[in-house]
Amino acid sequence: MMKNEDVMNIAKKRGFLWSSFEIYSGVAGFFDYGPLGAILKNKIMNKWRNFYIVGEGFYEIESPTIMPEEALQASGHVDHFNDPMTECKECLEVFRADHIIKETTGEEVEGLENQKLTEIISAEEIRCPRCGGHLTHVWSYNLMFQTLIGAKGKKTGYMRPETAQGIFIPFKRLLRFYRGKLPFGVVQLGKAYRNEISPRQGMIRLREFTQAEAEIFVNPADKSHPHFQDVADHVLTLYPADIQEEEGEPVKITAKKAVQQGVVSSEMLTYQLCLADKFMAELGIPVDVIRFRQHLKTEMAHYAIDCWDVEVYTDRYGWIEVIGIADRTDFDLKSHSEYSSEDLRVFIEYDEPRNITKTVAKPDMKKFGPLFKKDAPKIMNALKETDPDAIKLAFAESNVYDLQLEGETYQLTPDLLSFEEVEETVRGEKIYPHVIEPSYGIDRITYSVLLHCFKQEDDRNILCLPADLAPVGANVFPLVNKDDLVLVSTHIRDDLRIQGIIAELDTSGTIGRRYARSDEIGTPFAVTIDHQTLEDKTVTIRERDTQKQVRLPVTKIPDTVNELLNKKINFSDLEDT
RNA sequence: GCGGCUGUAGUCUAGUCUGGUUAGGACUUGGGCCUUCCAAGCCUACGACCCGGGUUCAAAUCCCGGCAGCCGCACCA
Repeated sequence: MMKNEDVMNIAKKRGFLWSSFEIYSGVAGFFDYGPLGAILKNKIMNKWRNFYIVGEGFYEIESPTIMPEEALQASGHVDHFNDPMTECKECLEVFRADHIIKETTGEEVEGLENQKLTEIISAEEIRCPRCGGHLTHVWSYNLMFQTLIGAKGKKTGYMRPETAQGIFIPFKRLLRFYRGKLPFGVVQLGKAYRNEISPRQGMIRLREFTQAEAEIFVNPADKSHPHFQDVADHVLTLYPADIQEEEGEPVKITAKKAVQQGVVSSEMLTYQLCLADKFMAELGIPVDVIRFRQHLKTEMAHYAIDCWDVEVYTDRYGWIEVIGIADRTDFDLKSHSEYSSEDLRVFIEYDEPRNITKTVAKPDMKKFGPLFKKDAPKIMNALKETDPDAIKLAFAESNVYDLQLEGETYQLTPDLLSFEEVEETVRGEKIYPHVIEPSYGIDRITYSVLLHCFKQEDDRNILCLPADLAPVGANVFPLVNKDDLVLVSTHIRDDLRIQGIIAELDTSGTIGRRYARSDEIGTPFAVTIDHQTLEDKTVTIRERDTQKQVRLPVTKIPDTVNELLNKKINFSDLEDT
């Protein structure tokens, strides 16, 4: 029995996860988080916020999940987030049209239009590779869910395929919020949608999933990190592209060396790898099932210059990507800039202003004005944009420079212009920031946490969740179901809730059964009320992982449990006192 | 999207081939008894034939279609 099966069975049984729309047979690629699953997922997301918003000083925004077509045209998703498909009329097999052409003709046809691909298929008489049947015309299978915006349904919209775009689009506002200075980071947590053809990998390939993404905008000339020293000695398990090609093993290396040896392309990117590593560790996922795999050149998206996937090992699916950390360069901002005609650049001030001397062509207005009359102002404007050296060169060759402007040609002659050397002070320049993007798949991470926190000892199922992630903080049990013990238990349960702890009372079955249920949902602590409680007002508190028990006064229970859950104290500290 | 296999309570399963009593059992769960620390025992209750059509006097059972799951193929910016 695979661990995957045990975990998924328990997740279903105990209300963590189940497939959606079950009473209508379900739909592949959709999952519900049940009562405990929803808390777990939220706790993971809040820990993530704690890392990136509190720890790194990034702020969170929330943008719509439905996006207009233009925005996704700019991002490249309308044109490139789809696959050209063709179907065999005989055996009904479906193929990637570009792949099938490449196989038979050897020609690279990626990016060609469907019409063109259809023509190639008929011109080259390409047939179904399986049965030799005729192929249909090529259509695009776009992985985005399409919808219509508004009652008249004139405007095409799509469910967003990633949360990142929602950060790039209001970039000007965000830059203003951060008062114009790089670097800064913005995060977004939310749903994203991809209409996968045939998802069959449970929680691993979902059609609707939750991302937590940070977009960190940096000066391309400075990809250092101010706190890199804090992570310099952090050891990462890296699996660089060249070692993958040689079919070698991942290497353990400090962050500092990874940067020095150029294994990872920048300090900023390396810092992000370390941050992700620390995050995964706090989720209770052991180091030996985590590795950082660099994208091969062939699999890297066209806009990225370096990309590392954080992978977690699973018995069912092998190594799965749970986080992608990429240097997206200036691709997105540049593209949105072009499509929207908004200037999405950032002004970078030089350390010291630079004095530049340059030649300018200065018109002699006494002759210039009368000659060109009302056209004179716009010609002067055009002159400022023209390279003076080009004019000089034209004068040297033919004594005339033809200035093309709005379809007209204006002849400039040497007597109209004089050339002057001008000193100018330049204080900085406008650049497109580069984007470093850690992108977390929260559902896959939640799955990984359940998978790797699950343990079986003898006949015990234990979900060894870190105390601060456990959905239920503490369970309260009367040792036996006597009215007076149950009454005290109820009060203790209520006192825990007043402390803000999710606490449950369980009076069903025997004490052993209650502990077993408690362990299976990962509740870290259980408080048991027995006969001695009635005599001296003490109760026992039991730790899930060790099954050890310590006796404490009832009055200390809420504070103690709180400190245990927040990891301010360890259970062993209680044993010593 | 294609092919093969599969679909009975929350879970595991008997029954399906060969149509015919009230669809049987175990575990789980709820209630009760008992019980003073890790799924004990006893009593009791709840709970299922994936959906739709067809054949038939009669369908969990046979036939067709759909949906879902598993395996293989394909797909995965």
